[in-house]
Amino acid sequence: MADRPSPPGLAAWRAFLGSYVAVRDRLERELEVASGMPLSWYEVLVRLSEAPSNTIRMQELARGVFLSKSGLTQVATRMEAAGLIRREVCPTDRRGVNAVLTPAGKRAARRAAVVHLRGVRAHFARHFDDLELRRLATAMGKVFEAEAPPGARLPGRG
Amino acid sequence: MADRPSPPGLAAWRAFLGSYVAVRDRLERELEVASGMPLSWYEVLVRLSEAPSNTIRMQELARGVFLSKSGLTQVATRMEAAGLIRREVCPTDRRGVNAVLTPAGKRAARRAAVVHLRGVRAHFARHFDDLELRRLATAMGKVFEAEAPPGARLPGRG
DNA sequence: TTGAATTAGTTTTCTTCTAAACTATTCGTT
DNA sequence: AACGAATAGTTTAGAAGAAAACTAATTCAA
Repeated sequence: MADRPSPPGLAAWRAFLGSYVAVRDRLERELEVASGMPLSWYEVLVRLSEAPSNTIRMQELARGVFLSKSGLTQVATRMEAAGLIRREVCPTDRRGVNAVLTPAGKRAARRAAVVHLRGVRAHFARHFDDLELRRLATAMGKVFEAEAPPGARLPGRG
Repeated sequence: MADRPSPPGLAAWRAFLGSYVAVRDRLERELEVASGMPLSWYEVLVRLSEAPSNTIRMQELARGVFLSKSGLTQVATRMEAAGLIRREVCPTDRRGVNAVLTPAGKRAARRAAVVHLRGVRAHFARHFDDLELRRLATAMGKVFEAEAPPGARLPGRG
C-alpha cells in the first residue's frame, strides 16, 4: 500500500472536510436561531427520543453523540437545568446514571426536528439524487465502521 | 420541495457526520503524536506552502483554514512563537498583515505532511476505489460550492 | 480635503470541549 | 469475605475557538 493518497483521494478528503464544515455550520446557526438550542442538545434529544423508554445510560449516550464523558456530563447538566432531560441513578448498577427525556424535552425535540430536518434537506440531501444518497450512505457507513472507536454506533433515524 | 430529507438522505447525512468525526479525530491524534502539532497548524502550513511566495493575507488565510479571524490571530501568534511563520505589515495596504512561512515552517510542513497524508490514505481514501473517490470529490465539491460562505475556496493539493 | 463608513487585524470575554484527578460502586480472585 | 482492579460519572483545570469591542488604515462622498 502506498503511503500517500492518490490525487483524487486527497481531493475527495479535502472536499469532504470543507463541505462538512460548511454544512455543519449552517445547521448549527439555523437551529440556534430557530430553537435557541445548540446542535449538541439536539443530538442528545434525538438519541433519547429513539431509545426504549426514552432512557440511555450516560456512557452510551456520550458515544452516541460523539462527546467525551465529561463533555456529556456538562451538556446534561445544562439540559437538566433547562428541563429537557432528567438524570436518575441506574437501578441495576448504582455507579451508573440514566438520562431520561422529560415531556418538555419531547416537545422541544419535535420542534427542533422540523428545523433541523429541513436544514439537512436544504443544505445536504438536496444536492443529490436518490442513487447518490444511497451510495453515500453506504460509503460513509463503511468508513464509520472502520474508523470510529469501538462501541460507536450510527443511529437509525431522526 | 419536501421539507424533510428522504430516509436515505438522512442516513447519508448521519453517516457523513459520524465518519467525519471519526476520521478527523484519528488524523488529529496521529499528527499530534508524530509531530506535536495540532491539525489547525498543519492546515495553515499547507496553505502557505502552496501560496505564491509562501505568503497569504490573514483574512484570506482564515477563510482557507475555516477559522474565524480572531481564531486565526491566536493560532498565528502561537505559530510565530514556535518559529513556523512570521507576520509582516502588508506593503500595499497598511491595515493588512501577511503571514509568511519561515524556513523552519517549510521543514515542519514537509515532515508533518508525511504523517498526515499517510493518515488520509489509511483512514479515508483506502476505503474507496478510484471511481468512488472521483465521485466523492465531485459530490462533496458541489456541496461545498453551494454551502460554504462566499470567498471560501478548496485548496488544490497537499 | 474632511469626515463618515468600511475594512483588517487584535484584544477581550465567554462558551464549549477534552483530559486528568477524584469519588463511588462493582467485579474478580483468592 | 476481602482486597485490588476495573468501571461509571462528576469535578476541576486548561486549551481552543467564536463573537464583540476596540484600534488603525483606507475608501468614498460631498
